[in-house]
Amino acid sequence: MARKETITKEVIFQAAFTILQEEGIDQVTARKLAAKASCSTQPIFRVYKNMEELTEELFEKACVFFQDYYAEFRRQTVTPFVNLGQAYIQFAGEHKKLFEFIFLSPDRFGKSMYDIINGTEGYISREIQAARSQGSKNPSDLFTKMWIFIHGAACMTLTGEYDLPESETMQLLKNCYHSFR
Amino acid sequence: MARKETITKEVIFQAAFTILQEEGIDQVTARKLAAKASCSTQPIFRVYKNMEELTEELFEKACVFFQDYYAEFRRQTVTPFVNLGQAYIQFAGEHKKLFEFIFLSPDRFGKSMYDIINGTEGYISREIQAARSQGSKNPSDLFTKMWIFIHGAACMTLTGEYDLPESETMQLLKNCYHSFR
DNA sequence: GTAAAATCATAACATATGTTATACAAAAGA
DNA sequence: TCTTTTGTATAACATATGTTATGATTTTAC
Repeated sequence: MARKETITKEVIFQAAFTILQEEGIDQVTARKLAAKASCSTQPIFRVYKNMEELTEELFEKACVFFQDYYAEFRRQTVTPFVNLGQAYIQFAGEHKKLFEFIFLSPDRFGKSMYDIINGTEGYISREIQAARSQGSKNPSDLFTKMWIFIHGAACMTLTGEYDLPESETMQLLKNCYHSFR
Repeated sequence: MARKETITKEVIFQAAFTILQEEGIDQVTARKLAAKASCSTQPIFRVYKNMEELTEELFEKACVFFQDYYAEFRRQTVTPFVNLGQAYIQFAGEHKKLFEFIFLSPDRFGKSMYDIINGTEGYISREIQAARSQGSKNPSDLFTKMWIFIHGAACMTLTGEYDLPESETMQLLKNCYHSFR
């Protein structure tokens, strides 16, 4: 009864996500996306109401992408916040455009930074719990301080002002933790 | 022999700087600038070769603007880095678009963050010297740590994730300093 | 095989932007 | 006053972008 769809939503979305990763959200334009997906601009607007809707889906995906990144990230350390911090900093370095999009946009589609990092798995809550079980009196406050530091390192990574090997970052964060507790 | 100039470079530049402050560098466009300066786009290109040249001058001015901001910023504290950090964080909150332009752009026209903050007055060097005279063994390292923290707070200020009154920021930075030393 | 319906490409419309061509306006020397 | 020179406005050109109108293509029910 009708023509078969050849350019699926998945194809379009994947192309968009690739552009997002490589060039940033500003470069996810209808025509560039069409070129990446080897089609015209029409299929985009069949699948998405407008570019804004696509942007929102990209944001959701980027958040999950970060959470998956962290889930895969395992280093040998028992100090709370250190793993999470390392992942965050390394993510900023390896996925600059995603980091910018997720963590430096003024508008995060209503989600706070903490919501994003915490995710469905409660990654932050777990770390705070770990700090508590290690005898921290005020683990939330400790997290706040640690996170300001971690976010600072990540943002400096973006602009190339922070660039240390994993082992040194780990040591730095450990020191930081012990300084703050 | 020739018509008198009515739209001076100063008028154009000032209009551009106002747009930069209020809406960010992306919104400093030829037409918007012309409207702000109440003229056509022609005088802009008489005075500036192109928009890129204007952007570069805006950047230079923004750096000086920050340095002047810090020069004016005096709070009662003897702990090194605390005044500078407070100024930096408060600047991020009060001049978001300038902060973004200066400290979060990937391209800073060749200037490093440290160059900008240090300025002609050596603001960073002074603080490091102060830390040294207060008995710090490794004041450079101390500065690095403090600055990562300060930059983190400033970047979180941008997105509204950090928002403390001056007195609390001061206390936080003091604590931070004593934790790190 | 034809008609209906959905998919897609082409091309257009509308707006935004950097930049430039043209012509008008004004100042000053002749 | 006229001419020259320079500043300015108008309007254009070129490109980029979101979005939509049009029509061609393809699939499937009949």
